[in-house]
Amino acid sequence: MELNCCKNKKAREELRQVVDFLKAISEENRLKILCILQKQELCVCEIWQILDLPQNLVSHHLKILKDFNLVECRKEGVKIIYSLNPKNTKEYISLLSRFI
Amino acid sequence: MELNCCKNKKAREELRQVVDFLKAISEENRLKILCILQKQELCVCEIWQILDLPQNLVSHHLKILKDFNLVECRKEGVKIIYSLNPKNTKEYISLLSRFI
DNA sequence: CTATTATATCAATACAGATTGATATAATAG
DNA sequence: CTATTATATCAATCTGTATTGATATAATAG
Repeated sequence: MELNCCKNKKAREELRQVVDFLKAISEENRLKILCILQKQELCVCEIWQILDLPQNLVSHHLKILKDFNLVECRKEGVKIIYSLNPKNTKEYISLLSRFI
Repeated sequence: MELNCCKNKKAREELRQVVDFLKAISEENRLKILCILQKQELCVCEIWQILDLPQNLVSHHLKILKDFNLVECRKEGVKIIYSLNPKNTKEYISLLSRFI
């Protein structure tokens, strides 16, 4: 019996990647952030006001999304503008589809 | 500014559904279970032996997957045979794609 | 009937990660 | 320079959930 996703080393690592990606997006506030960024790029203070969340909490979630390259950011004066990185998201989704 | 995923009630409920689905599959052992069930249906004792996990733990994870209709099961003597419910999985994935 | 095998359930524990509060840093305005 | 605004970071706490250990249930064999 061949068990790619468990016994094969490469597949096991990919499964771990997929799990980590899923953990990143399976948090309600983070999914909301990804969702509202679909329409437009936003700075942090817009995001926490829209979602009615503490600033530091949003900052924390953004960091996680950024670590997974699901969002990008650039500086504009005092503000940090966040935007989606749709390419990377697509890649994770296609990796996921191999396991599920 | 229209914020479907946050302000609209229906969309907010769907987002919650997606989050719950993602939480269900973002657990390494559960994703492994879904993965090995892709090839063949298996009884519980085969699953825990393959994944090298305690029987009760696998039973617990299977219950969660079953509650989400991601797997189905049928009785065969003493054994309970689990299989995928790919249709439901596809529906969750397509719902997810509306948010991400 | 008893023994064995397969599965599920329940309570207790362990642990990961979300949230909060306080604070640091950096840019701009005045 | 000081004050203000925007963001990030850190430590502490709180919370959900994975895991474990013990036990219950159900089917079959002998």
